[in-house]
Amino acid sequence: MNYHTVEKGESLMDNDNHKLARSTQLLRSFWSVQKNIVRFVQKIAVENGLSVPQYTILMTITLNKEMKMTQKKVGEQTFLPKSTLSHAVDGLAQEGFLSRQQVEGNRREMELTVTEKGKEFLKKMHLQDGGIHQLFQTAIDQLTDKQYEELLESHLLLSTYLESQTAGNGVK
Amino acid sequence: MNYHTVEKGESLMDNDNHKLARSTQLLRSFWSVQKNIVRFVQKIAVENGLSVPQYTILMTITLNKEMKMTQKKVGEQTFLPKSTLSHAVDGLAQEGFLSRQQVEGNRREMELTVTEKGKEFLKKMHLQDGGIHQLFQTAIDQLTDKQYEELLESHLLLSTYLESQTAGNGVK
DNA sequence: AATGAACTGTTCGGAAATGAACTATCATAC
DNA sequence: GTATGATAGTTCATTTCCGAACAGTTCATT
Repeated sequence: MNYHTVEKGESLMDNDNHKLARSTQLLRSFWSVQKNIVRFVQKIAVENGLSVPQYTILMTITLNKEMKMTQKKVGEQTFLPKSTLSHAVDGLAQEGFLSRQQVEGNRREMELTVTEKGKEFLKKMHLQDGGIHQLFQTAIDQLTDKQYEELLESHLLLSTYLESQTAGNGVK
Repeated sequence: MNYHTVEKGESLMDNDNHKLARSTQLLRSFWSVQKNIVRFVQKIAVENGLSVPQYTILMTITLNKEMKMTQKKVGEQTFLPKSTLSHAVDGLAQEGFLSRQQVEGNRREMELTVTEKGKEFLKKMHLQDGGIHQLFQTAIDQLTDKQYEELLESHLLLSTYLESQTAGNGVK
């Protein structure tokens, strides 16, 4: 991994330290928000009798407009290990929140669809008092519209980059 | 939880939907970055023979300038369950990365200090090729300085708010 | 100073998550 | 066609994590 051009009057060491400081700062910044989100998701999940992977899976499929997605795709998007995915999906299917059926034309893949019961459940969960959306809706009020837009924009830039990096290189 | 004033000409339903959409959008936005970070942290941790909680603990203490912190404080900042914390700290102490000693004047609390060996280890880990800092340093280049500053600012606003909310209300 | 309540951290049993081996299906080459 | 390798998902053994009960310490009240 090679370093970028160093500006005049700035030693390589200083530049490195500066970059290290910034990367630490950014990580810390994400972490301070993230720990709160994760904690909340965990709370919401267990309150509704789901494991965190299960909640993640439901959310992931739901985001996909169609409310259906192959198990493979869910794995790619969530990075959950195959075995975890399999168990979690199994539980969701038993609860009747998901239906599983083999993909037309490729019997290896499983098509996962959110059932009516699953949609009901999600709706109820999200509207519940103290739910994550209630929290986030008021959290957003902390930001101006402009700040909000720019936050999304920056996140997009970062996630696109991170995705491109980790896809290619060896993070199995 | 009560709703805010609805603007003229906008029905309550529309306003709710709009807010719900935004909260979903924001969650999704964070999630797209987070999943990459988490995945990386996990990789770095296991490559260096640490569990994720252990890595989290080391990072947390390190951020505290002094390189020392009570176990209680670490728990408050990381939200790790007490038992997990206890085990993880135990492992770190056995590795010789942390030293444990009772706090002067309150023998209930444990003061955790990063040892020289621990500092060495952290330094080596962070400079390693493909490490999280290398990744993040280049990720930052995706943003302009202004975008970077505003990202931090927005995160601070959000985390401060989330922290204040979850401290008071009943997320044990 | 004695009692009880609140707190910090540890221990332990059970639950959740994971890696590795496995089964079934599909794709390619011969 | 069938042999080989790749892919998607499941199963199982192991590890990791966490809630609850616990032990020791401190604080407040009497």
